Parts: sequence; structure tokens; C-alpha cells
Amino acid sequence: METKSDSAVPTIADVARRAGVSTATVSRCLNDPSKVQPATREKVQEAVRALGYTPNFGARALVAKRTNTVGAVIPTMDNAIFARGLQAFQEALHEQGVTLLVASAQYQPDFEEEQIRTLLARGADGLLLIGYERGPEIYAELQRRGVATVVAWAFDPNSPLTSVGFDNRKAMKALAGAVVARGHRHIGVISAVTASNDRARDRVSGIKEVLAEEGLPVSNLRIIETNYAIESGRYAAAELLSHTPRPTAIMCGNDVLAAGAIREVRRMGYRVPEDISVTGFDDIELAEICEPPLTTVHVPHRQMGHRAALALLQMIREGQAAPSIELKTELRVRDSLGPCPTS
Amino acid sequence: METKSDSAVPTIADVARRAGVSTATVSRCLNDPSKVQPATREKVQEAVRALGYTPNFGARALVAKRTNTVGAVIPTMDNAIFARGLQAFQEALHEQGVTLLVASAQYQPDFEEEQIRTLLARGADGLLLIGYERGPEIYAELQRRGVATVVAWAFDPNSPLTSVGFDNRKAMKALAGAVVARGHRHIGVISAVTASNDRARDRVSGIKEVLAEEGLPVSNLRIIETNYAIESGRYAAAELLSHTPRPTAIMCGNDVLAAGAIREVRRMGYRVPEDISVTGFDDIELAEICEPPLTTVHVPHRQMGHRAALALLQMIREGQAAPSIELKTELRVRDSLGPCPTS
DNA sequence: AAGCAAAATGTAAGCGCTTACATTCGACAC
DNA sequence: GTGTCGAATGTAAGCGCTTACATTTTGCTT
Repeated sequence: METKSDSAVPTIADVARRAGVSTATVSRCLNDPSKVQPATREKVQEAVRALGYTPNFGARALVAKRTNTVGAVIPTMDNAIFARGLQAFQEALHEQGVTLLVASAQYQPDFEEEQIRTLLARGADGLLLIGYERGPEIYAELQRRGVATVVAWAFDPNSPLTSVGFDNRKAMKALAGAVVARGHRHIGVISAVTASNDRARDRVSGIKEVLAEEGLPVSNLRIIETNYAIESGRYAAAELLSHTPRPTAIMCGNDVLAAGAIREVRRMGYRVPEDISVTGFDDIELAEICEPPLTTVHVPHRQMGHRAALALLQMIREGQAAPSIELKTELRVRDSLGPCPTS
Repeated sequence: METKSDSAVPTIADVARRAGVSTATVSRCLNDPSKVQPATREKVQEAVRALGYTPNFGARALVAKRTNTVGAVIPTMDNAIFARGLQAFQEALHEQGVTLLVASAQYQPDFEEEQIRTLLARGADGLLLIGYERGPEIYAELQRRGVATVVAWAFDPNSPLTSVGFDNRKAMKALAGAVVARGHRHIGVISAVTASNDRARDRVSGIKEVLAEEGLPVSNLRIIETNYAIESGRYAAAELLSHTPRPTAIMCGNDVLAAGAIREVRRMGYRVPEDISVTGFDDIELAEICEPPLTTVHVPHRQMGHRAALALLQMIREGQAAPSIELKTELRVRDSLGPCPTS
């Protein structure tokens, strides 16, 4: 024998009844306390507490058209690549009373689309997306719904979309420059799958450009595409080193792959960097505990997350696009990169 | 000059109008197509497509009381500890058409509570929580709302809550046994902060129990609590090694701390494991690329995530608690653990 | 003490959807 | 042709909330 009032989830009407006021007053109390008399406020708050009332989010969103929620769709949660940036993003949002919902798309375009729609249907006021590349229908949909959107982890001044990120190509060019400057001529590349991943593609083309500028044939590059995982880095490294001429440097699309690569290179009996140099990208914590520590591109993850949040909040509030922000990356030269061995 | 029909987000009424049917038919078409004539279905689907209609989630949840959504609140997204398990969890849910929402609580009880409430307000049908320890009000609230809940990453046969996990104490005892068996008598421990973290606490007490069983004084243990980060592992290791008598083994609360510890131990000029042994917990990918590879406790993360999902779905569907599942952990003895140096 | 504007509160209309119930339709038996 | 019945569709009532508007109360001024 359950009575409506004590078993079910309390509604605003229950609170109103208990406090002896109307539902409107309760609502005001919750949304803008300054609009109600302190004495009334007290009564309502007590009722809320006693009942353990939480406003039904769906109902609220239905009428208010504002959810104070933003969504982020990231390619993967499997490793720490996005962790730090997302963390900063969330912190900045939370400070403003906005909740972050995270969904992982597992590097699958279809799945990403599905996740975006899920977030939209849930009424996300804004969206954080990684990289530019996705179908035009999605962008059309976002625009039609007037959902504020920020692209991170990439930067393209020519895109109409607001982005807070860095130029992947430029960043990788700087690193590749450092590798080539040390005399390396045969370079193995372990990249993420470049189909539908503009960041991975930009990084690879950064390397190619450097080679071209140095007058080196692109055939000196051996590229393997694989998914982002330590294990994959190991396999790919083993594969690269089995070819002739053997590369003297292995450049990886991120630190995770590089960590695997270093491990495998050493397991095969080569020294790093005396025999083979290895580089990463991202400069996550992992880079520093590699043996030897990884030469990589430092990405200002926290700053990126923080500024992306501010840009997004601004867009939501003002209802119009904010300017894109280009962040600077930095070379971090550590022991995993050395001069090309003289053969 | 925007017309209602083309600029705004389409509603079920727009679809109904365009298809020349009632909203009820559209709804049926979406929720149970078999209830609708194929010809009608066709018309509706075409209208849906043309309008780019997506049902408003809030409205649907408001009336249907079912969201096909489950939430997971994890302590951190900063490292990969929960990544693999969560991945498997999500995969299993997705297979059944259920969406996963993830929130991070950053190891802060208050924040966790807030995140849980957020998920509840959003109508999550079920919840995945990590570890048992949290305030009783939360549990009361969950019960009152009838939200299916599964606790993972821990296992306690005496708890009324359904859990899918492993016995942290037992697992750590096995590892500590292996350490003690190799002659180590002075052991440094780097643990997560144990306040409001039952898993960390259980692991530490596992170590203590082994010492007690071996008749060794607990004072042989030097314990440092810190947050889960590679850097923290480094600092803690440096601190531990500065004491006399210097521990010959450092047992860490997880692989992330251990990775930092190994790095620091070697940086200080000690050899691992000849001078100092180091152990971890979790057996994430990181463990294998440490130098030397980490001796650790293997946790069946994917299996845990998968079975947690099944248990949760079952609970949601049947409306009653499912039996808890204890998963077995395994010792992974790798090179970071060696015999105690004879001094 | 009366009058009035401002502040506080109440009333009630929907937001977009599902679903119980009512209605219409068509196929079939007679 | 009529009657019957199940299938297909429509009608309309809310779900829990916010908010425009109406009403009451409060605190002043005169």
C-alpha cells in the first residue's frame, strides 16, 4: 500500500503543497530566489529538503529551452589523450553551473553522428567536437538547431566554425624538422587511421612537407596506419624495422603509439636513440616516463580545454559565433631523439 | 523573417501534418512500427526524413518514464584505469540500444553526489557506480526512485547492493604475499587517498594482513597516500626512499602510481628490481611498457564492464536486484619484482 | 486613514510527447 | 447487402515544469 506522497519521486506540486504555496512560487524559489520573500523561501527550501526533491530535468528543458548542459563527443576514452583537456573543460563549465555530458565515438564517424544526435535530443545547449571532419548534414543540423559548437584539437583559420586548437600540420612540421636536422633520412611513421581524421592526416602531411622542402623523396617515408593503442605501436614498430632500408627514426602520431614503439624497438635489441630515434605527439604524462623519455610535441591541453569552455559559454549566451583561437604547441626534445647513426 | 516550419526544430506535429496523419500515428510509427499500415509508415518515414526530425528526449522521458539511458559516475577520466572496463560496459549497452552517459567525480564525494543527482534528474534508468562507499542518503534516494544500480570495481558479498567486481583486499593480499615471499621485509606503500575510497583502503589492508600473518610488525610498512597521477608516484617514491630503513619494495595502489615510482627509483640511481622492487595494480597497458615491466594484479576489466552491463540491464527490465558477481583477479609477475637484496 | 505603486504570489496555459480510449475502416461470413 | 469484428487511426488527457498575466499584499505617501 504505497501512498503517492511518500513512495514516488516528489514533484513540484508535492513541494508546493507541503510548503503551502503555489507551484509557481516553488519554481521561482529554485530559479531566481530573489523574487520571493525570505520567509517563503525558507518554507520552500525546507519542503524541498524534507522531500528530497530534484526538479525533473526533462520537464524543465521542455519548457525552458535551456538545459545548462553541454555535450562533448570525443573519439576515445581509452587513453589519456583527451583526458586533461576535457578535465579543464569540465572545470570551467562547472564553475558556471553548467554540466558536461561526455560521449565517446570510438573513432567511428557513424557512431559519432549518433552520439551527437543523442546529445542534441537531450537538449545540449552547446557541443564540443574534436576536429573538423564530419558530414555536412551534421553541421546543417547543428546550425538549424542553433546549437553553439566549438571544434577543438584542431585549428583552421578558414573554417567558418569556431575552433580552439592548434595547427596539427605546423606542429608536426616543427618536430619533423628537428628529426631531419639530426640527419635522419629514412623515417618510419606510425599514424592513426587517417580516413575521417583530419588531425592525423595533417600530422602526416606535416612530415611529408618537411621532406619535400628538404628535397628528400617521399619514398623515404614508410607509413603505417593503425588504431591508437600501445599494442598497436608495438606491432607497427616491429613491422617498420623489418623493412630495408631500416628507418633510423620512427615518428608516431601520438605518445601512446610512441610508447609502444619505443618498447618494441628496445625489445628487438636496438638502442634508443643511438640506433633508432622515436618521437610522439601530445606530451601526455606517459611521455616522461618512457624509457628514454619521449621527444614530442607539447600540446597545451588544459589551456585548450579551458578556453574552449569559455568560448562555448560565450556563444551560448550571446547566440553568435566566437572568434577562433589558435594555441601554440611547443617542441619537447627529450632523450628519445638523437642524431642519425653513421652507418 | 523566419517561418515556424523551416527554421525551428521540427516537432511531432510538424511530421504529422506533413504526412497527413495524426501525431499518435507518428508516435506509433517511431515506437512500434508494426502497429501501423506499411503505406502509412512509408509516408511518415518520408516526412521524418525530409524534416530531419528527432524526437525530443525530455518530452519523451516525461511521459514514458523510460529513457533507455544509463549513467556511470567514475572517479576520474584522467588516466586509463576505468577506460577499458567502461568501454566494454558501453559496448554491451549499445548493443541493446541503451545510451551511456558518463560523468567524472574527480574523487570528490560531494561532487560524485552531485553527478549522481544530475544523472537521476536526467532520468537515467540505471547507474553504474564505482566502489561502495558513499553517503546513505544517496542510497536511500536511489532506492526510493527505484533506479537500478550496480557497483563495480569492488565486491562485497555482504552488501545488499548488486556488485560486479573483485575483492580488492584478497587481490592485494596475493600480491603482497608474492612480495614477502621474496624476502622483502621493509615495504613502502603508495596508496590513493583512502578517505572515502574503499578500494584503496581494502588494498592497503590486504598488505597489512599479509604482514600480520607473517608475524612482521606493521611498522615495517611506510604508507604514503596521494592522488592517482604519475607525477604523484614519483614524488611519493622519492619520499619513501629517503627514509631509513630504506624499503626494498614499493607497492603501489595502481599501475599509474607504479609507473611514476619506477621512473623515479631509477632516476635516483637504483636498479629495479635488483635494488628496489616495485608493484602496481590493475594491469593496464601501461604496465607492460614500463621499464622493467610491472608486476601487478590483473583485473579483468572488459569482463567486468560487460557483465556489469548485463546485470544492470537485467535489473532495469525485471525491476529487481540481480545477484552479485565476483570476478577473479590474477597475479602478473613481471620483471619489476625481484628477490630482496641481501644487504 | 485612504490611495497607490511596487513587490509577492497565484492561476493557468502550454512545452513535445505517449497512450488509453473512441472512432472509423475494411474484410469476411452469411 | 448487412452485420460483425479486428485492425488502423484519431482524439485528447496529461507527464512536471516555467512563465505571462492576473490578483493580492505590502509599504509608502499624503
